Amino acid sequence: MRMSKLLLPTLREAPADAEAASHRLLLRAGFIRRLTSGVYSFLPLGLKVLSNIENIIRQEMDKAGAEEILLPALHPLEIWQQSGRAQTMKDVLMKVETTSGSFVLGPTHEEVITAIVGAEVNSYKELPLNLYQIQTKFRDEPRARFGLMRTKEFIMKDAYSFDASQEEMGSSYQTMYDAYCKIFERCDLSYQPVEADAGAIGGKVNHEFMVPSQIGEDHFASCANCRYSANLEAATKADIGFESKSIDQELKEHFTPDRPGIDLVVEHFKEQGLVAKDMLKCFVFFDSNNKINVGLVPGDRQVRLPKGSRGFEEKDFLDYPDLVKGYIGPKGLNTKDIKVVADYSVKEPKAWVSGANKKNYHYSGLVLGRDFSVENWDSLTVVEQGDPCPRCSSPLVLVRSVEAGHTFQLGLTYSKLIPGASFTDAQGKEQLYWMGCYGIGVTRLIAIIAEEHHDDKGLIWPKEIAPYAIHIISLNPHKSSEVNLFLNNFIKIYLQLG
RNA sequence: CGGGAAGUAGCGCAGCUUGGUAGCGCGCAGCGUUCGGGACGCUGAGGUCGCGGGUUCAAAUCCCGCCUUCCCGACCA
Repeated sequence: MRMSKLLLPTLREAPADAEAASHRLLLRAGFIRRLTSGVYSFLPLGLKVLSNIENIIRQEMDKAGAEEILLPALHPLEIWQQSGRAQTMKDVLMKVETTSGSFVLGPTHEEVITAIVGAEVNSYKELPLNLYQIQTKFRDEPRARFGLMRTKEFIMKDAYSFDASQEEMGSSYQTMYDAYCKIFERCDLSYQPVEADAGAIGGKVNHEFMVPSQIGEDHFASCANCRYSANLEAATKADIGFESKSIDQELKEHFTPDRPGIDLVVEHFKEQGLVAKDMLKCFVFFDSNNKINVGLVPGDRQVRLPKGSRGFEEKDFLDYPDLVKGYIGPKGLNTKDIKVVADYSVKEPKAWVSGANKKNYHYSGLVLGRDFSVENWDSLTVVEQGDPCPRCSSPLVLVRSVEAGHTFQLGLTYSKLIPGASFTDAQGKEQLYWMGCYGIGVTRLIAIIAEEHHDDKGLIWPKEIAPYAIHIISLNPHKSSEVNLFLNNFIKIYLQLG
């Protein structure tokens, strides 16, 4: 390609509203242009980079035994209602109403793929099956940002695996996991697979492939000692012992009118020097057996509900008159068929302040063992920098990062929801598919790579990603017919070699 | 959706406080010079001053409403 023929509109100065390095550089170097917020065009160089990344992904997917397909972007609303995600994902769904019906611009394709495979694959002999697609997906992001990092329309690779058993699903998952590592290695990214929470997609085992970055929107917790790493929704911390110490502070009840919540109580007792970490934050949830629990964490920590539990809602207070909103405390709850669980840090021997389970009253001087007891201990807070690693108790570090890919073991979640997502096993019995799904944000990867591979002068693409491998500069071809001839031959040969 | 900032030429900005018919740099076009390491000179094109309304003899400038974009937060398979 001759540069004189190339559409390469560079900018000396970056548009003022481009903040992230990748965004500025991709604009300035003429790779992309914005159409509207969160929607970008790819110019020739941008498209080259995009194709190069897609090809790496294709090669690794194919090697891993997956087959490429292309699915519709336009989905009938009904399949989203069937799976229930018309509701759970309604904030990001882009709907299209036409005279012929209601549609959704696909934000992801679990529903569609399950419908196809459900209809066309009916025997265990056809499993395992792994299909992938690389195509445009749509999400009505409330806040598109950082150029290609978070957009409303983006290209994504999604693979879906179908297996006959949980074990086989696990092995399909491992194959994909390994393929992901290869892909990110070829993109020359310092990625880190982390244990993650499944979020709206459901399922149990899953990993996020994170790339540390200044403009990351997530943090993951990482242990330098044992390589434990997990995102903040999933990360837990270890139980570290406290030295026992007797607390002789007296239990006192205080009249605290209109002081629901940690902040207001701290305000109330600020002259006595009360701080949030001396309070017990009490929260109610239903555990995975749907049994009611009251959880305790120090007042300065954010709560992280255990996996599989459901938070208490406003309306639930009607069913449990013993729980007084804003004044819940651990004292006396065990007698009321409510399980009290606490974060490990509540073992610290001290006198706590918490609600008195009656409106407008709080206790001070609550001592574990004397005034309240705890049935179960767990890690119930969002981890913070320095918390002990759950595996080796070394201090955890929080790393700011971007999610480049996400792999899930979905299990039976979608097979249960989509009619016909089943096959006949060797015994002639009908069974549900064990599914997995595996996403990579392809357009986002461009931004992630650009973030990691640039300097103050500009972009420095990894070899496999770069739009062109070589750039020939001829010195004054107009002056010398010999130079011109050589140049033309060189271009011809190079093009023939591909 | 909450908080903050900004919309003036393709890009970066000034002008607004104190109303008087819009300017700078880069880029772009023409001509000339220069040219084996990101050239220079002259000339020129290009603007509904985000949109709508109001005040005024007169609005980029003052007032009201709206829209858009960006940043922080909420949200995020």
